[in-house]
This record gives sequence, structure tokens and C-alpha cells, in this order.
Amino acid sequence: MTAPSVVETPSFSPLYQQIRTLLVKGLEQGEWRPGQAIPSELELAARFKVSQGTVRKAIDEMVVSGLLVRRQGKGTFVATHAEEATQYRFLRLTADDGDAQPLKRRLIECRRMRAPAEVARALDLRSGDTVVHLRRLLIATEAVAGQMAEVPVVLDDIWLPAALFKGLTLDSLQAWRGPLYRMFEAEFQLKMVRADEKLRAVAAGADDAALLEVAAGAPLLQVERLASSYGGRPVEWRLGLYRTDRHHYRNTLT
Amino acid sequence: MTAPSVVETPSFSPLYQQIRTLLVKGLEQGEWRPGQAIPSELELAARFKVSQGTVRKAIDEMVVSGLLVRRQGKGTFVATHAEEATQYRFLRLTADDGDAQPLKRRLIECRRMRAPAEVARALDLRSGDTVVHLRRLLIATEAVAGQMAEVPVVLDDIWLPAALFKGLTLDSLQAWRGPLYRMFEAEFQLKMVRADEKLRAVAAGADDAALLEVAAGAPLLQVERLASSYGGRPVEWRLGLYRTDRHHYRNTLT
DNA sequence: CAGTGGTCTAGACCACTAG
DNA sequence: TAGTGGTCTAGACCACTGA
Repeated sequence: MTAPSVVETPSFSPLYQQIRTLLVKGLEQGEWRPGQAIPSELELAARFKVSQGTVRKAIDEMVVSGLLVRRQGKGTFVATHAEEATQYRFLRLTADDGDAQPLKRRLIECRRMRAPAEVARALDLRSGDTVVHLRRLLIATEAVAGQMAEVPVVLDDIWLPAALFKGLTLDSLQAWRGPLYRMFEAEFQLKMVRADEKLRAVAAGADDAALLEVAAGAPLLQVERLASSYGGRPVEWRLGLYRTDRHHYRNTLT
Repeated sequence: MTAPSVVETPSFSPLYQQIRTLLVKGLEQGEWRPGQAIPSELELAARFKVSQGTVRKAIDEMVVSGLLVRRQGKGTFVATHAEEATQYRFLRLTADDGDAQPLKRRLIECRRMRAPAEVARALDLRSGDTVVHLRRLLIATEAVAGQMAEVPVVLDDIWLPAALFKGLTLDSLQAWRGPLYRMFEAEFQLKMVRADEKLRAVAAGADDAALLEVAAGAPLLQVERLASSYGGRPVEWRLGLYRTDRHHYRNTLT
């Protein structure tokens, strides 16, 4: 048989990469929503006029990069922040004693503003564009001196391009029960696919210290995160301050 | 053709996984050393009596996990810490301005001792076993106030099971030019394959502060690392203190 | 040029899921 | 049972490397 061609995408790259590109485009355009199944491998092979193996290889890569999830006997599904075993897929903070109590959320602020220079640069906006600024606490429930107590562990400042988050208000946020990224997925059709973080140790300022219930000047782990959606398009910039007296940030290198 | 079998490994798992296991065993036993080529795919297929595609899939996984490296037209090679583009494959610290000057090393200490409880637990030793304790600085050369200056950025305390590092001395370490993990590979046939890190923000103690040339109490990024070799066997435990005033620890989530 | 990894096909059979 | 992903084969051709 002669080599098939995917006429829709010119340019020369392996077939399976072209197919991956087409599938990613489908995800971007919402052809298949998070949690839904994409067509079967044989169906896609027929549609693109390639063999099942080629489709398989394209899907393999997307599975590795966290875009899709396979379930044997059922199908291949669009990855979602909804049904993660762990509530927070991107949060690398773990309790030292390993217990994984769910975290409580407390929203402190939600307002629209002109993008500060640093935020505009990170989100690739023009310096005048409007952003939504959120500030919130994540609170752990843990045994302290024999008593169960609520201890704030994360203070996040979050900036979002207002153009992408129309209708986001303090009320709608407070009504939402569940992780932010799940809400972004459900309400704004924006799926966070990748995040790049820069970590530093910093001394707590007075305000942040008060919110996190530590002494001013106490060491905190600062996590600067740029999260992006399918095309690598930056969609959120956040600055987190983590208390690491009873928690730590875990990472694996290979 | 009837299904082939790999008689050497009973148990039921996919053929390609059995082959991966055999290849990993070859790496553990030093059949192929870091930097060397393993046999070609066709040769391995013949040896194991499977098709090339099956060997390919086994190798694919090992490439993803960083054990092997493919070079088209040349062969498949055992990954090594020797010829990394970046000198330090496992060091996630980056200068804020992005410039990647090589770091200088200064060895402060190398002595044998009974394993402290914490170290013994991490390295899976009995609490009486001997360990080698190293202490060293990594020093960056950077422009400070228009002048090039040497600034200490990392202080590492490193513990190694003495039984695995016979003959390691301060002199031999100081004679070695290059990353530590390259030396472990070359001198002790121990390749670091994986590392698990726990990050915290801490306040600098007096001694550490002096070595890193910061004020006592200054915030530092503490990186606890357990590095392991092929079988997942822990081989090194280290506690690093990173200055993050001009550097940051980078990480990508997917 | 021969030898390597890289892509692609076509078809077989297995393992799992669900009606 | 039908439909899905998972494994495996055999063989074709391409792209790159180095003698």
C-alpha cells in the first residue's frame, strides 16, 4: 500500500506528530471536553486514513504529557482536573506525616485591575489590559499539641486575564466547591495543562505573616507559577507563599 | 508464528516488560557501562527471540525514564552524567538572569562516621554502619555591582554508605575535576538514576550563614535529596541549602 | 556503502468493560 | 457478545551516521 497522507496539515513531519497536532487542535477547540471520550483508535485511523498503530503512537505521546487518559476496554478520555485522586493535581505540597486531609479554601479577595507590569509580562498581555486578582488561603486541619486545629499553609495571589474570565466574581467563586482549576475547566473552558514554577525562600512580610499565622520574617517557600493551556498559551500567573514547618514541597528527578 | 517466550524470566507480564527487566539487570550488573552502546535492536530481538518492535517498546520506556539515550544512525547508549549538556543533571537551580556559568566546587569536609539515626533510616542502613560525610560549597561567578565576584550559592551535606565508597578520600575528591555523580559513576560503578527531593524554606544557622555569606537567620531553600541507583537502591542522602536571592529552583508540572 | 534507529502498515490475538 | 485499548509480529521503507 502506498503511504497515506494527511492533506489537512501540510509541512513535513512524521504522520503521528501531524495527527497529534490535529488532536490537540480538537482539544483546544473543545471538540471533546475534559472527561469525555475521544473517538476510538480505529475510528481515528479511518478518519485520518492511517493505520491504528500510527494513531496509537500519537495518543501515546498525549497520554505521557497528561492530555489524555486511556482506560482499557472503555476508551481514551480527555484528562480533567475534576476526577483526580488527589484534589490538587498541581499542588506539590505534602504534609510531613504523609496524611492527606483535604484542604479548606478561604477566598480573601477578587477584584479587577490594570495588569501590573510584571503580571502583564508573564501573561503576555499589553500593559493596560485588565486582569482579575484573587487572593486566597489554603488551610489544613491537623493535630497540634493533641488538638485538631486549622492551620493556614498556603497564601496564593493569582492573576488571570480578565478577557478570558468574564463573569468571574467573588460570589461565584465562593459558591464553587472544589479546586479552582476544576472551575476554570467547567465555567470558562480553560484547561490548565502545564505549569512552570520558580521556587525561592523568602522572609514573610507583615501582612502575609499575619494571614499565615507566622512571625514576621519567618522563612516561607515562595512559588511563582505560570500555568498555560493547550497551545502553551499562558492563562494564569500566581505567587504562592507556603508554610513549610509541617509540610514540604516534593519533587522527583530522573 | 507462535508466540515467543523469554524462558529466563517466568511470571506473566508483557514480553516488552520482561525484556526491560532483563536490560535493567544488564545495566545493574555493569554489562554495559554508562556512555557505552548496548546491542542494536535487531541483535537484542534475535537474542531474546522477539520482534524488533517489542525490543523497541522496552527501550522506549527506558529512554523515557532516563536510563538509555538513542542516537539515530549510531545506536542506543547507556545514559551518563558525564556528557550532559548541563554539568549538573540533577541540580534544578538556575540563575535569575538565565546565564549558566559553570559553578566552582569547594570541598570543606570528608570523613567517615557512624550513621546518624536519620541518615541510617534514609539510606536503609543499620544504625551502626559507617557512612562518609561530605560537605561542600558550589560557588557562582556573577556580576555584582558591575564587578565579577564569586558568590557561594549551595552548601551541601552529603552522606554515602561507606561500604559502597571504599577508597573515597578528601584527596581523591579534590583531585577530581567535574560533578560528583560523574565521579561516582567512574570510580565506584554507582550511577544515580533517580532522586526524590523535599523542599523547605528555613532560616540560616550561624555556621551555614557564614559559609554562604548571608546574615544569620536569612531565608534559605533547604533541599533534602535521596538519590538511588538502578534497583531503586538508595545510595546517597544529602541536605542542601540554596541561596535564592539571585537564583531559583525551577520545576515543570504536567 | 552497511548498519543504526525512526516511521508506518496490516493483521493477529489478548484483556478488559459493559450491555 | 461487541467494542475498546494492549501486545506482538513481520516486513517495508526512510533518515542519519561513519567508514
